[in-house]
Amino acid sequence: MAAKRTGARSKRSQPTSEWLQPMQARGEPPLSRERIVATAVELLDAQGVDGLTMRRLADRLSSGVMSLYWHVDNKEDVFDLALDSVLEYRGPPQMGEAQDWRGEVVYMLEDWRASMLRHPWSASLLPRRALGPNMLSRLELLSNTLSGAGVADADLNVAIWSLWNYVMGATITRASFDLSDDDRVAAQQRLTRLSERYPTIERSRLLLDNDWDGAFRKGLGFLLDGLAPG
Amino acid sequence: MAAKRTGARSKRSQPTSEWLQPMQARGEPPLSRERIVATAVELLDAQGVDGLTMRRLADRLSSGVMSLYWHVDNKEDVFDLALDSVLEYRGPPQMGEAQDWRGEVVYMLEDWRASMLRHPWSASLLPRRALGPNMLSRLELLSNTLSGAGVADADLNVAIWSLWNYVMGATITRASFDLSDDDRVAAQQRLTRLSERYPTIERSRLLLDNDWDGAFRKGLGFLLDGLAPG
DNA sequence: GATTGACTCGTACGGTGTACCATACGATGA
DNA sequence: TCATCGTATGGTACACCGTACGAGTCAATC
Repeated sequence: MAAKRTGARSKRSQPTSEWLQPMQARGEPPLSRERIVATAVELLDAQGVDGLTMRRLADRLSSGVMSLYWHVDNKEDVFDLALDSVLEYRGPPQMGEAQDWRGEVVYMLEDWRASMLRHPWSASLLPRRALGPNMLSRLELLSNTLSGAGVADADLNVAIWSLWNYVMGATITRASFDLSDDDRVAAQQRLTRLSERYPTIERSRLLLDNDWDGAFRKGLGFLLDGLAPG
Repeated sequence: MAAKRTGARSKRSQPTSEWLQPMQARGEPPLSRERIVATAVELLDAQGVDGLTMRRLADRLSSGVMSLYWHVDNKEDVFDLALDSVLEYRGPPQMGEAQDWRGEVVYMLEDWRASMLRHPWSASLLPRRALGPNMLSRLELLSNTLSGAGVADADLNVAIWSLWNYVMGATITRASFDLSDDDRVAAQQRLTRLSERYPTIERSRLLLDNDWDGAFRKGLGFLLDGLAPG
C-alpha cells in the first residue's frame, strides 16, 4: 500500500483491443499488459530484483522501451503487477471433500508462502508494494473462513493481522536466508569466529540446521490455537 | 544476510585514527564512518529509502562524494550500517528488579518493533540486509532468555524463528500500512467500491480501525503460550 | 628533505527511469 | 475517397545514479 496510486493508470483505456497491431510483422505477438507482466516475472526469476530494468524488459519483448509505458504506468507499476500475479490462489485440491476450516486456513497460508518462495524476489518486494486483487482475495478468503469458524467480529482483525504478519515474516525471513550452501557455511563460520559474543546462537546452529518448513508449521499451529480456539 | 560480504571492507584499516584530519579547516568535524552512518539515518528519516543517494549524503556532510568511499565500501554498506545502527538495544529499565523471563522477552520484542517503527524505512530495508552486530545481539539475548526459561535445545530454533518471523512481519506490515489519514481513507474508499468482491474485509474495516499495538501484543502472547509453556 | 600512508575529491563512464515528440496505421465519418 | 481520430510504437534526450580512476594534500616518519 504505497502512497498514491489513486487512479491514473496507464494511457491505454480499453482492455487491450483485439485487432492485430501494426508494425509487428515479426512472429512476436503484440505487446500487452499481460505479456509485459509475464516477462517481468521471468526476468525477476532469472536476475532478481536489481536485474529488472525497463530496457532489459523491452529487449526480451523485442520492443522499444517507451512502448512499455503505453501499457504500464511506471516501473513501480510493473513491480506491483508482477508481485500480485504471483499470488494467484487456486484453492485447495479435491473441492468435493469437506475440509475443516483449520485445514483450509493452513492450506491457504502454506500455499501463500510456497508461492512466494517459488519467486524469492517477491518476498523482498512485499514491504513497499500496494495490495493487488490477488492479495486482497486471499485476505478476504482468510477473513471469511475465520469468521465462519466462529471467530467473533471483535477478534477478527487481531486474528487476521497476526496470521498475515506471521506468514509474511516467515516468508521474507526464509527467502532472505536462502543462501547457497557455501554462503551458509561462510556465514556460520563468521559467526563461529565471534562465538564468545554469541554463544547461544552458535550452540543452536541457528543458521545451519533449521527445518524451516517444520518451524513454520509449528508456529502457525500455536498461533491458531490461541486465535481461534475450538 | 545478502550474498557475499566475506571480508574486504573499506580501504581504511585503522579504527578511525585520532589525529586531526587535513582539509577540514571549516567547523565541520572530520569524516568518519560514524558520522556518515548518522547522517545517512537522518537522510533516510527525512526522505525515505529512495531519498538516500551518495551525492546527497556527501552534500549533507559537506564533503566530496568519493570521500565517502574511503570509509565505506558501498551504498549497500551504508544501508547495512544504517539499519543496524537503529537496532541498538539498551535493555529494560530498572535493572535492579527481577523480571520474569516472559516480561523480558516481551519487552525486548516490543522495543525491537518500536525502534524500527521510529524509522519506517528500516522495516522495508530488512529483507535483503545482512545481520549486523546489534541484530545478532538481540537474537543472542532472545535465545539466551528462552533457553534460561527452560525451552529445550531441540525446540529453541523453532521458538526463535517463530518469534523473529512474527515480529518482523508485524513491523513490516505496520510500517507499510502507516499511511497518512488521507491515504488510509482513500484506500478504504477504493475498497468500498469493490465491496461486493471483498465483503468481509470491508465489514471488518480491516484497514481503518485496527489497534496495531494491541493486536501485536495479543498475537505475541498466543505465540509465547505455545512456544514456551510454563 | 624525501618518503610514506591517511584521507579528500574532480572527472568521467556506463547505466537508469521516463518526458517529449514523431511516427504508423486501422477505424470512422464525410 | 479522403481527412481525422484513437491506438500503439519507439527514437532521442535529459537528469540523475553508483563508483573506478587517479591526482592532490598534509602529518608523521625516517
